Amino acid sequence: MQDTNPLPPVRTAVVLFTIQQTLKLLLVRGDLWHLPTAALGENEGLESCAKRALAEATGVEGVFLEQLYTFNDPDGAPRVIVSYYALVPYDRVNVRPGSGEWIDSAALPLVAHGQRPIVACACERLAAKLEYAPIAYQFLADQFTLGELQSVYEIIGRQPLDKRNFRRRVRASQCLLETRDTRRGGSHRPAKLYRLRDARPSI
Amino acid sequence: MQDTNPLPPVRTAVVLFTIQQTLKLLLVRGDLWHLPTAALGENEGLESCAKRALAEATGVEGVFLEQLYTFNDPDGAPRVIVSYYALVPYDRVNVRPGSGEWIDSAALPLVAHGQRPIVACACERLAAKLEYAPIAYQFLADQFTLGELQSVYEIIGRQPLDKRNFRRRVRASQCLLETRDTRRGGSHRPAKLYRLRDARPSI
DNA sequence: ACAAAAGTGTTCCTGTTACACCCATGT
DNA sequence: ACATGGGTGTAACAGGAACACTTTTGT
Repeated sequence: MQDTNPLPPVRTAVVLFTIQQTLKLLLVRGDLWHLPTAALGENEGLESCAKRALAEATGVEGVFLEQLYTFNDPDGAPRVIVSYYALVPYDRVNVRPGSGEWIDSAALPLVAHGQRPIVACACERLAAKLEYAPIAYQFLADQFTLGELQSVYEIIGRQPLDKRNFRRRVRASQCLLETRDTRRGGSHRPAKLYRLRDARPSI
Repeated sequence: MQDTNPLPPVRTAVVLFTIQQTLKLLLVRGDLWHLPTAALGENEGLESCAKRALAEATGVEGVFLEQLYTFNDPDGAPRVIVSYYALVPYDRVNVRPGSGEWIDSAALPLVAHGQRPIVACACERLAAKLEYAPIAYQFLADQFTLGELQSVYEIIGRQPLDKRNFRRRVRASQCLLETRDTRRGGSHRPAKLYRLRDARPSI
């Protein structure tokens, strides 16, 4: 019975970003590639719905989601897609091979009808927000080096940054706590590890 | 027949701002005060729906709307309210006495269930966006004086600004064209009138 | 010894702030 | 004549950009 179970009028879609050499986002393979989505259920808020979409597609939980924009569903029906985006460290997600894959944001495949603008909107917002909000940390593990942090900015901003100016700026922001630990990662001096001062916005 | 016409799952709400001594927004008197809303119809985009909400409540047309945020409907049902905001010059709107009224944003009455956060969100966004986007002009007529423009900033930012610095900043932004006209408005020197360089974003 | 990333200060320049007086008009 | 808002420049300051070398490790 199509009539009693029509396409649901409100769905959420999630653009999940990570950084692994480059900025990547998670797409699910179907007829075409598409974003994880879910239909808004009874007694469910939009944000939980988006979290569910993400969990069902990837198993990722405890991520900080931010609402992006609400789009018309591409056909004329009175339906909408409420989009969210989220940032995760690469190694925090176990992508189940059948379900989702990390795709380089600079080389996107053909994506389901109407979802291209969602992805574009998410990329723009991410780059814009990085400039004024401390969100880069969400790409990193609990402890991280300043070099790692700097590459996040360089990858998303698509330009190299001056190391000394970058470090000064970060120090001035007072977001970071220096830990006692260091990380040795190759044939060079070990790097101090830092963590975010106030508990991370994730979870 | 309630069942064939249940509460629609997607509605839009519009927060219409103006400036008249203070920052005001348009509310409609019902059981409680509420924002203009409309249900998303067949073959109708979200933005047209919001424009319709506004037109039905106030007769205002040709306004530039920007999407704000999408809220859960306050009961548990899978419905959402997609909110928009817009800015208009005070004298451009003829509020029909029965339908809507301009309410000082600093002294809001009790507002319909679930709409308080929408209004709060709109006020925040307006103040934030004023800092980095040329939207103050939307409160003003086609031609305006620098004094008028400055009061818009002062009213929304809630602090007085230095006249010379303000004018320098505006000049540097190159958004304005000086006209030949002046406006004489009281017992003082007449003010030069300016207009926005590129056609205003409204309409 | 060498390669590779970590770490560290100073100078210059640009943009922002603070500030006081004359001008044109209406009453 | 006086009250009112319109109009103008300069000096101090702060924040951002450019820039090179030493340190510690692995091989």
